Amino acid sequence: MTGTLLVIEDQPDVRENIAELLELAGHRVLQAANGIEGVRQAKLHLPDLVLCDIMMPELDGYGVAEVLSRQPETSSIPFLFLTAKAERQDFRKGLALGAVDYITKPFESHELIEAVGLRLKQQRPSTPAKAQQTAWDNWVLGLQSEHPATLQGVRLTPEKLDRGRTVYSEGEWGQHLYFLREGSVRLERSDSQGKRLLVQVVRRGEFFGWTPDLGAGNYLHDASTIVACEVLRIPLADVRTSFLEHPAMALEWARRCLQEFAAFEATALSIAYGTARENTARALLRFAESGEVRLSREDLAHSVGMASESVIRTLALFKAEGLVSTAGRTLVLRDADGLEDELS
Amino acid sequence: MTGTLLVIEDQPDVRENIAELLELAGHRVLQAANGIEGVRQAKLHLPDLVLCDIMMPELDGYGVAEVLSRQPETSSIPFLFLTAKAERQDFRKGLALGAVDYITKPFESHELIEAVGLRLKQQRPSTPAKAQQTAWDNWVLGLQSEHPATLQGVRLTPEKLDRGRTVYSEGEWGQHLYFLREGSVRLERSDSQGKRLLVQVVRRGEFFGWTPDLGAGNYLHDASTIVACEVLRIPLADVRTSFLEHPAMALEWARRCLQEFAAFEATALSIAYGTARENTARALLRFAESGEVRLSREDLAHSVGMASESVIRTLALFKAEGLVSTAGRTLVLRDADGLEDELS
DNA sequence: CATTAAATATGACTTCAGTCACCTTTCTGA
DNA sequence: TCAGAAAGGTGACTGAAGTCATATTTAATG
Repeated sequence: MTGTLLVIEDQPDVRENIAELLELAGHRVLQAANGIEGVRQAKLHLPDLVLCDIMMPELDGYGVAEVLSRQPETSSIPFLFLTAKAERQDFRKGLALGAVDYITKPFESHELIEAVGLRLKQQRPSTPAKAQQTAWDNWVLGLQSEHPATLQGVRLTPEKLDRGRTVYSEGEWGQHLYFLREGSVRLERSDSQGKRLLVQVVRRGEFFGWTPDLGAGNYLHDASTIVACEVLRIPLADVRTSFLEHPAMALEWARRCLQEFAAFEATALSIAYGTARENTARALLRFAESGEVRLSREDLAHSVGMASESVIRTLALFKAEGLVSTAGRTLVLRDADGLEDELS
Repeated sequence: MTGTLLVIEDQPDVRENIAELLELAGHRVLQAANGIEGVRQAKLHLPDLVLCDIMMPELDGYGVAEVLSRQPETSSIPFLFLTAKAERQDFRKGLALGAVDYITKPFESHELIEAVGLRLKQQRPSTPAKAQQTAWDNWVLGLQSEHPATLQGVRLTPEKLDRGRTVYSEGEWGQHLYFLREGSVRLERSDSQGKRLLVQVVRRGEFFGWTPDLGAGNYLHDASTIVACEVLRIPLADVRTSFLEHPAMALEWARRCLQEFAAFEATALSIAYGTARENTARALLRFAESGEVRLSREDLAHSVGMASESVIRTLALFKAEGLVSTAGRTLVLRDADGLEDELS
């Protein structure tokens, strides 16, 4: 399958090279030497696919994608970014812009041709498995509502828990899946010295207490309430039955767990190599809700594997620099962009 | 539902207390004051459930479980360990012994009664979803065999990759799921400074290249070959079709991903708080194959977030202490138990 | 509202592991 | 088989973050 392609790349030799390759593969190729020219050409010719370098003077690749995605006629054109490995760090920036893929330089010619062919042939699935999500959302809405729906004929009664209560402990045999109607819950792992790593903060409307076996199994974390909570305890047997009857729900569930974990890997990376400033900034951004962080310094420290004194010290610096301020024990983010910069 | 229970606990007052509670709940309760007495009683009366303290002089809880699990007539009796939070660190030791659960001291009386009732009523599912696993194993066997089966009518041809090749990069749009027929592949994340965290080493017979969406999505890792490899590139469209036709396979797949992640969380915990000795020992044990580790010092370092010099220094200590030795660049574990002790 | 416990904050000291520089061994492939 | 590259190894130095002690602030409780 062939189509019209637009190559935006500031280095003439690279651009020519790519264009030649793709013409050989039977595509019609337009060229642009910079971002602004690229936007103009894209609007004029409405190509089937845009190949675009990221690092360009004036308007960079992300800029081009942003401009084009804002205009209805060009917003559905898929993007393929050409990027060196070192620039890939902020690829999430690109993903947020929509129909965007990456190909990493240096690439083999056949890789490029394959990637382009594939992108032309297979329109990127807009939202994977929308039906799954809808069924899921309906379930959550039901559980969150004033009179929660029954599951498998069993009526679920909300349960109130004080602040600081242990809901379950690592290694216990899981008997329930929990749905958090109100409050927040920390999920932690602890090692033999009693050091703790806060893996996740569960918010209202989310589930916790899952195990790898999609239901039954030994809990992986210690779960304890951060504030007073209201939870539903859903017998795992019922959950399993429900998942077997509605496999799409099970898949959606798995998807959510995996996404949670993927985010955790990023945290682990920063724990491994990050400085106190970086880690503290990351923790603040991660747990901020409308500009405020209500976790204790200790919880913050546990989320990035630091000593609470070190977090407090770093917070003192941030305060002095005007990045955050305190209102009682609550932390208020004064300059979220400044904190983002700390992550560099 | 009531039954015959055996309570093994060395502290008389605690034991009496538990026994009284459970008798009130209608169970028949046997008591034993130590591990050896407990084993004797268990063999004699074949209780429906054993409640057992872990920390006991002479024969501890794990010892009791091990002894009983070795004898056919007692091997199917479920265990419920009574354990203080601090002792829970090595709960995996217990899980390996089979039908074992935990209840954490201090516990409320109703928790104990509930847990016992539940254990009696609901025999622990022996192996969850055996059918899933079988289907999965058959698939893997097919892919591993000399002439790999077709998937969705498409014939998959094995592909050879040199050592050190990048298979895909973080952020790229996933077009294939990979099956590793031969060799090993590292999955890494890297941050903006180029620091890398080795998340997983893929071995022969395993898949890599998955994304949270059970198929399509942007790759989460950099994948590169550690040695020369042979892989199958399976188009994701076909995988998705296959999973939709056989949901059990999809669930098994999710289960494996989640288990992988759960293990990674434990690593993250040690990265956060572990010393160089601990982390190095952990990396060695994690990547040993029949007593040998063939990863580069740099890969080892990246797996625990250390500088390679630090790993090398620690290895020098381990060598001096007779814990490991080198054969060329290969590390040989001389004293695996000694290394285990480092994790304490 | 007073009392007390818990959380937050700061100071002083210490240590472990990272960095950089340089050397040695092991592999690889011409 | 030998040269050169890549990986492994060691030394000296440094600094960031942990620990412990203690003071101060905040919030919970009767």
